[in-house]
Amino acid sequence: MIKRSVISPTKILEFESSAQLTCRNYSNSWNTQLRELAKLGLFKEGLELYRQMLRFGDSPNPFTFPFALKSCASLSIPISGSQLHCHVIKTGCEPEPFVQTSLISMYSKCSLIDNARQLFDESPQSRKLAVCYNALLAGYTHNSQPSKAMSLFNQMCFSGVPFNSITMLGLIPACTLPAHIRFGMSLHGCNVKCGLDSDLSVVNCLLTMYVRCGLIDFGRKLFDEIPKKGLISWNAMISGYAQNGLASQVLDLYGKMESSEVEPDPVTFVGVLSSCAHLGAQRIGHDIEKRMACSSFGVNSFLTNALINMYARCGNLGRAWKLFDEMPEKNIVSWTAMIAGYGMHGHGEIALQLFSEMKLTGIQPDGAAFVSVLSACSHAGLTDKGLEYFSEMERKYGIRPGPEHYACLVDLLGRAGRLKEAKELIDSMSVKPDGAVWGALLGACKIHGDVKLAELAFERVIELEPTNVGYYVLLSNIYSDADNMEGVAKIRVMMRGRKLRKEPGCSYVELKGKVHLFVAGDRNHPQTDKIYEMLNRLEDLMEEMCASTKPKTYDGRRKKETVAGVHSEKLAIAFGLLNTIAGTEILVIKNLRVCGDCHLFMKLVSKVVNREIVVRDASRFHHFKDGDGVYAYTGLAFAE
DNA sequence: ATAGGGTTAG
Repeated sequence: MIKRSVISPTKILEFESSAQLTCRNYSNSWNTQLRELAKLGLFKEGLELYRQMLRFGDSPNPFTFPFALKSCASLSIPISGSQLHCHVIKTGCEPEPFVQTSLISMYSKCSLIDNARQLFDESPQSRKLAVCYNALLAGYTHNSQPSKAMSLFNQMCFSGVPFNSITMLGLIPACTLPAHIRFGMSLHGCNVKCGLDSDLSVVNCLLTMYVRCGLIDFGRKLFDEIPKKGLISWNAMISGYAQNGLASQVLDLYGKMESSEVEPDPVTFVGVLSSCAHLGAQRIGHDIEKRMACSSFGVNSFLTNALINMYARCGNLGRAWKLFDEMPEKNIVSWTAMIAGYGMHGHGEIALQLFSEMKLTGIQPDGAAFVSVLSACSHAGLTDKGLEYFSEMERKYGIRPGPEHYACLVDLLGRAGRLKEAKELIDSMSVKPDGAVWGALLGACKIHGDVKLAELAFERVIELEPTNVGYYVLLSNIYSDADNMEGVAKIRVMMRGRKLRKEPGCSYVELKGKVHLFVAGDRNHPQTDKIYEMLNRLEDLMEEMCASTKPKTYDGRRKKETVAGVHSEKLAIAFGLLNTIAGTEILVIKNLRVCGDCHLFMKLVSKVVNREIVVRDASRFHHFKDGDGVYAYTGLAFAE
């Protein structure tokens, strides 16, 4: 032990100042390390380093807190955040404006928005800088309080605090609701006036706002006007198309991106894979998977789930299962993608088995998981099981059923012929039924030939979706099935009056990574002659085969083609048969429902060529193979 | 040295 008396007062002074200096130096090196960790996104490690610093007996200084608080914010740990708030007060760092802002941001990101507001209100007017407003604004936006974000922006303008591009980045996403899009558009105008629209981040943000609101053309216009598009611009546009179901636009844009100098990243691939899933473009999806393997970034759960979803929806359940099985941490999205995949392909029992396994691993099902479970029940004809799950959903998990769940349930009851119950269910709904709900009822009326109920469902559905041509066609076909030609004519007049035209249905087949698209009567494909030749041969074979049956089961080409000519599904199948060898699967996708006549055609083709044929349409997969029974179908094509 | 922000799956 050092005797104090040996050290002179000057020595003590020297010692103390050097100690202080050391302490400050320590603080600096702690801060440097903290900054490095934060930069690398290693927030857990950063927080651990902060604790180590305290154990070491070093005191944090004002420069320490922003990093430590940012770590709490990123990890969303309000307890550590509040502790840090105490340290801020103890060390007297509270008045520092940047510490204040860090605190506001931390509370916002930990969902303690009211604490953030309190801090903001307590700080004097002179210290409420733009950054403070920015942090709180973004907080309101991320805590789903868009109106508060907007009124804070008004307060900011009123107080004369100048806003900047970062204000916009926090505020614009608050306008991503139909109710607020007007405000968003006025912000767009405001940005143009202030010249903030030259900031790429702001434009990306506006672009995202438009596409998320479904104003996809606005978004595309903005995108096209960007002189130097960044990775995020591409991603926002690709994801926007993907979220709006415009899958072929996604592939188109991805192709353009590949020939630009911007390299795609995982976010790009997630959007592209989701579109491959919608298109059934498994080969393109597989190419993306290979392309990802040679990229520098690693796989993440978003990517793996997107791959699982793509393979599952394309019918490659084996590959989907392998990826799923090898996933170290499966989340609810992984499980839901598998459940939906099995459900779509008629393996309802496996889908339900997966659902109970998921619950056993401790994952709580959410609304989307129940949609996949209910639709699996509907596709597999497990009516009562579906009803059980529906009641379990609210009773056991407290999930309020949305219109999407009711639509599944109406479909479930409707397919089973329980139309009266389906109608009663709609009448008892706690939320307003949407087009899909009434549309499901209308579809069920088609299967079971209930004209009266169909008329009611039609009336409701076109109130909600007056321009959805599919519903007009559906009712017209119901009338046609009932030999009510007056009804058919009535619908045609109605459609003409409203200037509605049936979009041509198209079918596509994917071959060697390229999508081949056909519309009815198509003659644009380079192999057109061979395709029609193949169709003729098939029809001859079928006629030969069916000649002996009484009554004749097929009188194909002379009957029931579309106005434009041969059905698109038939062209796609003929193309597929021409270009693939025996044993390979042909998957045809149709953007509308497969028409009834084509069901019979497919079944017979699969018999004469002795191959399984899979057609996916707007509502489900259809597997055609020899020996299958009768199909219940609903056709969307006009019965001519 | 220090604070605020934009793109992703079922």
